[in-house]
Amino acid sequence: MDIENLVKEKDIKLTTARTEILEKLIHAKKPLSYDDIKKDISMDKATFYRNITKFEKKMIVNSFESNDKKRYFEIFESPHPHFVCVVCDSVECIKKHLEFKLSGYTIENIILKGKCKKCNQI
Amino acid sequence: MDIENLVKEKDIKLTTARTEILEKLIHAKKPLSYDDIKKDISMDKATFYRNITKFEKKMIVNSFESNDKKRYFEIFESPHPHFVCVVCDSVECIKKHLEFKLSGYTIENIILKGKCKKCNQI
DNA sequence: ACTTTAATGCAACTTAGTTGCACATATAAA
DNA sequence: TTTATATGTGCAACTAAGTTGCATTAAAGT
Ligand SMILES: [Mn+2]
Ligand SMILES: [Mn+2]
Ligand SMILES: [Zn+2]
Ligand SMILES: [Zn+2]
Repeated sequence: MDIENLVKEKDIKLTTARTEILEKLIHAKKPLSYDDIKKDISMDKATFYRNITKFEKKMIVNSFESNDKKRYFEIFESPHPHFVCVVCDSVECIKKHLEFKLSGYTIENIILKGKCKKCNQI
Repeated sequence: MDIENLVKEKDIKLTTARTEILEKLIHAKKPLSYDDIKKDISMDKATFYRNITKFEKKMIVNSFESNDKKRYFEIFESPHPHFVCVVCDSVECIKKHLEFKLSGYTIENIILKGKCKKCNQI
């Protein structure tokens, strides 16, 4: 997965700031918050948030709200659930498919909260 | 369900402020945020949050973070999922049981985000 | 080069929730 | 009934994630 491909046909200018954000997210193993990312990028936080908002509109990035009042971002892939640990606040993608139906509702996002593997062993 | 019963054996003093909060939550049909509740209670918000934190520790109340950066509170019952509408920001309890297993993880809370029945009809 | 449009940095702002502190209330001991 | 100790409350100041207004800069299109 490369950046050129991500923004192709999305009608978006590839500035230095945007490249920095996408570069970081592409290589991340987990969804990241602005706080996780800020040390590695050079732009102002206003620029970060304005760009990430644009990425979300263009379906390049998606995000969800965690337990710790922070928003977590990842490169948009096929929708999958996320796990948030209430002990250590870590966030993980759950690749296992979870089937879920609720008639009348459209489910776009599933967030599971609880204790992660690591915190369960303690 | 009455308040006496809720706080029984929980080692908690039943002050006016606390009664007001529990009274409101007991009669609510959905989880409520501080914002939802504040017009009906007379205490300062510091008191509200300090008490609700105590209720959570004593397992009288539980809460979850919604989409709109607000925390939603309800009287603690047997754990069940919640649905948050990304369009109208409404919050609902899902009484239907959803079976879910992830080995190694303890799932304490499930939050589904998407479009509610009402917003799907529009 | 000139015009138009979008992107950026900075500072000020917003808002849910938290904290320090003085005062009030309750319970327990003397 | 007084005194001590602990707990609860209101108020104001604070925190922290995210947003917004505005002046400046960098792109693109002509
Ligand atoms: Mn993910
Ligand atoms: Mn519920
Ligand atoms: Zn954990
Ligand atoms: Zn809705």
